[in-house]
Amino acid sequence: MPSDTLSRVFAALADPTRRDMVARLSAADATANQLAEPYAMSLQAVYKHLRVLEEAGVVSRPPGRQPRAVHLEIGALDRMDDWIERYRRRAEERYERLDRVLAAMDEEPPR
Amino acid sequence: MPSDTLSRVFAALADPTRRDMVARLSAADATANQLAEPYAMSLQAVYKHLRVLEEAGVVSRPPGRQPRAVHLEIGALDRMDDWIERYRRRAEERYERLDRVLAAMDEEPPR
DNA sequence: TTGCCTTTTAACCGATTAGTTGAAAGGACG
DNA sequence: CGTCCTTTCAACTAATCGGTTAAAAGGCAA
Repeated sequence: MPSDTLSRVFAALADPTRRDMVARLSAADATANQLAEPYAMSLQAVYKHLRVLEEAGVVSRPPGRQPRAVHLEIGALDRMDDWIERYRRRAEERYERLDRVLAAMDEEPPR
Repeated sequence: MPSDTLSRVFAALADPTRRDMVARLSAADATANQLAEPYAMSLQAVYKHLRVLEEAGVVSRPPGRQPRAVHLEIGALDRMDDWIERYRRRAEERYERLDRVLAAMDEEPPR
């Protein structure tokens, strides 16, 4: 339960139900009731999932008239993507460098 | 603790210590002792973190002679990246479509 | 106001997590 | 062989998680 933002986003998406919610919200905003429909769990459990997503900044629920729409915030996904991509790329470049070194050693074997 | 692969990868990276390990491993392979050095925790705790990363497929540790090198496996990051990118893009396209609709309504107001 | 639907809060449960300490294997090497 | 370093296993704790039920607010409209 580390409280930094990135940890909260990863933790929020570590649950299949919440990932499914995000997937569905990527197509259209929805109310809590609409989101709850496919799941075999209480409505309160769904609200708990929504709170986790909201506190991670993955989702927002503009206050206002009663059935509050749940809206996907892609900014949080972006920041997570940035993190992953940074280290993925760093490792990838390292492997490519290694490949070039191996290729060079292959062309000019050690004496 | 849902057991599907994607959940395990997200959960593995939801911990700041494990993310830091991944960040460092993106630069170079390391032994458990090297990884443990900056952290104020027991060596056994570090091995536990390594096991979580390994079972998520984020890291591999080729068996063999004793100080086993820990190696970052970018495949797991790739799969996570794919998931995020899929829904991020879907939401993004939806917003762009909405923008176009709004722009069209602006040019030709309702009669 | 009354009533219905939505949302939140609270208390509880069983399982899991991140850490600890202690002990036991495994492997490299003089 | 013995010794030292690395790795794993086991048991324990405090905290968190995903779910439940029950109860209380909030908001909308007849």
